Amino acid sequence: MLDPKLLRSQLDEVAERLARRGYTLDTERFRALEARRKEIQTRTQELQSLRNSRSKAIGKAKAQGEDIQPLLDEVAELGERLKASEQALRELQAELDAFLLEIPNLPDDSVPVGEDEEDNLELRRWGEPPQFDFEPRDHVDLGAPAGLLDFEAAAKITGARFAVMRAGIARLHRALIQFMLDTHTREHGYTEVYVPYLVNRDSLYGTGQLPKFAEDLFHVEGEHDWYLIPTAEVPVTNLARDEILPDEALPQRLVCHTPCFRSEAGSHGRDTRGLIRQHQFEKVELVQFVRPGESWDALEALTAHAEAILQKLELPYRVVALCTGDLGFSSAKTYDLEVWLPGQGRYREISSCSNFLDFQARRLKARWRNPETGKPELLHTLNGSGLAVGRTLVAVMENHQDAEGRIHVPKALQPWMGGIEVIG
RNA sequence: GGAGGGAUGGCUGAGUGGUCGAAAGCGGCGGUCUUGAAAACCGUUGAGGCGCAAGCCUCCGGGGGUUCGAAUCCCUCUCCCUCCGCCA
Repeated sequence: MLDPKLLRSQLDEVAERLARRGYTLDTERFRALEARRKEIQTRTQELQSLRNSRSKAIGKAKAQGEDIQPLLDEVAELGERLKASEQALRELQAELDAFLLEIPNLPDDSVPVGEDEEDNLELRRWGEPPQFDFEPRDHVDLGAPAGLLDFEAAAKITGARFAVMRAGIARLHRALIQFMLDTHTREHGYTEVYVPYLVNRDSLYGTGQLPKFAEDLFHVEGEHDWYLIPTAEVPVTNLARDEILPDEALPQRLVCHTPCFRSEAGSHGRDTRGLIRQHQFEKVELVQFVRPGESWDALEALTAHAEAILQKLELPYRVVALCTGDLGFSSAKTYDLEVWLPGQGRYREISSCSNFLDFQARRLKARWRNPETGKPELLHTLNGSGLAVGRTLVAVMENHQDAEGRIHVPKALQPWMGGIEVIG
């Protein structure tokens, strides 16, 4: 959520910056809501003040044994007016809150202006796409024939967009998770956390999945109002919800492996082949809570931590700055890491690293105590994939294949593979 | 699943329907003392909103109700704890 004070004081500037990301802010509506809010709030508070002072007077008079009936008559219809006014204020505030919750974050000034992913800005490349003296296969052709990847079995058990893995590929998949967790904890200073995979509504509001993106989520039926997590970002970032962290506790670097569940409601017909877009996939997520002054440096560091995984796995990739039109709802700036996939002959997103500034923190009431002022202030949140495991598996298979269709395990990963160097 | 007990400021924990936004302790901050530190002592210290300010308003798990007035009474929901049962 944006700072309501900012909207009140610099509405036109805010509207201009939101327009860059293709969002039209209804400034007239906001002005109208604000004007009414101010009026009703003032009136309500006057009535409350009057009630408070009258009630105190009654208490005092009663204590001194005076006749309180005249005073009671005086406030006779005050209660009704106050109740009506409070009700009106509540309704208007709800309307205003709903309006504010729909507004995306302001793009940082360094974000390239553009409409869609075509306008994203490539910042750098690492590694060379491998040259094969044979026609490289995609991961489905590499895994499916031997049953190492089995989409038919998954379709029978559940449906489309699920996968079954077996033997060496299942092992490789698990090794990637352990490798990522160990690298981030041992080399990048992250603390590993384990969290619930089902979350309540408050958590989804906190990180911004609700109210706007309910259709992307799986909602669990039953007595509890729970949702399957679409990313570890939700439970992990919500660790800071309603907290006031001491200065010493910052910055916090958290790494978490979870499965992720996405309905993919709007993506029928896209990426229907293979592991690229699944309803269930594993991801190792990096989350940071930092002091407000530190978040831009933290974004660069976090992105480098995700890149380190690709480098160790010898996977060619490029770093892209998302343009204003492609930016996620809560993000002020996002770097995507795109890995080279020989099977598709192009770079595909494998990690998305974002600085949310105080946008999530405001919804979450995630704060720290600033030692300079002694007061609680909003902290900054960041996250990034480090990495999406399913897509990393695809990348390893396709980039490290040989003419016989076998997969060569990258050196850095071998300690996690129990001696297996070649799969297939 | 059955029975009971709870939810109060950064933390622990008092609280009779009427100066209670809330005792006390801890912690934090400032000071006295000290070469310095500790101890002791003194002072200070909840969060949020509106307003240029003075100030006003809200908040004692969430929601609703009773009342001139609710942390305190009633209803409801959520969460936590203890015991029993079941269970990976």
